[in-house]
Amino acid sequence: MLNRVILIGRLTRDPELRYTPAGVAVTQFTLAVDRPFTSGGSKEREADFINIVTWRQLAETCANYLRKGRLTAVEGRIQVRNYDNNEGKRVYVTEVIADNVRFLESSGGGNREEGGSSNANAGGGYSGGGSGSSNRGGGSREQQDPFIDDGKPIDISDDDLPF
Amino acid sequence: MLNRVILIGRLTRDPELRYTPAGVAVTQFTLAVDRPFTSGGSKEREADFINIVTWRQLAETCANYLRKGRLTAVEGRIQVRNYDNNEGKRVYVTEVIADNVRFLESSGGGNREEGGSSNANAGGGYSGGGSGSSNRGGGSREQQDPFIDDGKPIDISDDDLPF
Amino acid sequence: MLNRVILIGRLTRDPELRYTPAGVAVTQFTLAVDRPFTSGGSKEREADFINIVTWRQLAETCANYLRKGRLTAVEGRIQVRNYDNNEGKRVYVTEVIADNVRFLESSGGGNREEGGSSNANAGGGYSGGGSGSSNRGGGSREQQDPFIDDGKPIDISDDDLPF
Amino acid sequence: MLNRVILIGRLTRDPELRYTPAGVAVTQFTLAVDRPFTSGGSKEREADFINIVTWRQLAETCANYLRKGRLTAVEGRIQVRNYDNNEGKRVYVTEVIADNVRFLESSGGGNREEGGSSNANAGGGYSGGGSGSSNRGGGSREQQDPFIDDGKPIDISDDDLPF
DNA sequence: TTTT
DNA sequence: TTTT
Repeated sequence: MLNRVILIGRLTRDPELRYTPAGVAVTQFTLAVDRPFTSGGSKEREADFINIVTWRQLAETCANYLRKGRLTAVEGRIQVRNYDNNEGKRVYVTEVIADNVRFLESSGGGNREEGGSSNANAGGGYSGGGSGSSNRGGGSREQQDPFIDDGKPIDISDDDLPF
Repeated sequence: MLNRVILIGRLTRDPELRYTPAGVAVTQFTLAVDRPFTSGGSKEREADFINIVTWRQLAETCANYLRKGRLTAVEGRIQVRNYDNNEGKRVYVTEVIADNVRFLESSGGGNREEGGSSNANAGGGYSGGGSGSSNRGGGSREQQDPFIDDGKPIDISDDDLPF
Repeated sequence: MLNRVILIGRLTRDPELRYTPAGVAVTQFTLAVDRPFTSGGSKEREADFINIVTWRQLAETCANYLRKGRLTAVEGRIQVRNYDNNEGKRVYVTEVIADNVRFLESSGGGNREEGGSSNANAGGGYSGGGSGSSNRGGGSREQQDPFIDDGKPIDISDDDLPF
Repeated sequence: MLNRVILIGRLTRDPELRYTPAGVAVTQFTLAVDRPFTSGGSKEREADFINIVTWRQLAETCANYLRKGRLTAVEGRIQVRNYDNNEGKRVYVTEVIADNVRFLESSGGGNREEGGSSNANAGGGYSGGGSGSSNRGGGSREQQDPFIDDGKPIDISDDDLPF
């Protein structure tokens, strides 16, 4: 009914851009999101490592501008996929399907003249066409792992894709 | 850069549907959002009364299905408008521009057969066309109060509108 | 750095209340969160099934008042735990650690006299003591699965717990 | 029932730290939050200017570390206060009561060795004591403008305060 | 393994 | 398998 996530963290490595058999861009990366300090007094700073998936134009923008270590804000929704692995066992994968990504550190290392921060949205406004908040990140075919069938060009039409 | 609000509360009265001079639907209502219990022990339950604005298709859906007292979830962004009032004084108005509204109580009074809860999004997906999460609720012309110039048909084109 | 999730959905089954060896209450349940309608036109309504964990007082309140099928709002943060399963393989588990749960349907089936909706927060204010938004749901010991070592009373002190 | 806001923007000026007659710290600042690009094609970048209020320890931390222009993330809830102004007219003020503020730019101008970003929470964990997510930012006395009765030491006890 |  |  309602499913919204907002995260700020740092990329654990460079983003990975891939394409579905139908040619749709998908970028994945992991955000390290530091937990609040705990009273337990553990020495190491703890973090949650959260997988982020972006599609289409936003995927390409993320692949172009995000790099390992960059501070980044992500807005999206939680998605739980499942697939059967090679031993026939069902595996559950939880990801955040992002529809809004903010680059909180400029590429040059944070100096003001570069602007400091930039934006990227799922969709792309009027000229980009077609994208709707009503179907941000949805799409039935996502149930399959787009990376499982990599190289095996099964039939995915653009209509099946999330936005 | 990032501006997201999620509220659950009850309508203080029936929603009001109006149209801009260009014929675009706008619906306004107020949500009473109860505050968490306080330690201060005040007798009356306190609430914040928050003005909600919806546009276009979502405005019409809200006008059709929401009623005074209904429990409702709203997702959107904070907008601060200002205009000069009749004494020439600048007035600031803070509203939540909703792009997602969830009806948490069915019209019939909560019985299960009616389904219990329903949804409405800004935009409306592919067939609805045109709406994008990248410009949810944006639009420069909103700076003017759409209700100030009511009846005075100044020129607002659909292109100026938020989504 | 920042990690916030808000969900509205229905419980797929009754919540499960358990206790850690140190006697701290933990309640788990799964929310079925319907996805927005897709253009793909699949017949079945799709949903994400998201695991929710609550601790302490909130755990007991959820166990007492939530039931299968109830419409419920959850606010919290994403946590990714991992543990080594019985085959020595590392397993990753993603959950939402809730610090705020809203019961959107009264137990009696939704009639108004019962109040319609109720609230429960992590902590419990001044008299409840000790709980802080700065450490909502944190805690290093959570890294282990509290249900894995069930019945094996290893040493967990209350100080290790999230809030 | 549920009231959550997350914003990322820049301070329009240095934060202002004041104290209530009872000696409780309150800091106010304004965030300029850029709107998403619009199709309307207005030349100037539009922003919403949103008033933020923080209390107690978080107020002091914000006053110490935030400065005009800094990119900042704020998490909190919308509050609508009202008071009667000097002409006897009721004035409504909408603010975000923050319980979590993230400093996304280090004071030194963004260089990496300074760490890049820091955190501040309402409350302050176990040793800080007493803070609870159940009463984040609540409190009946806030209904009066804390700055209206400045210098007029009326009786406000710490117990009346939001967290 | 899933809710309405 | 993790970022600063």
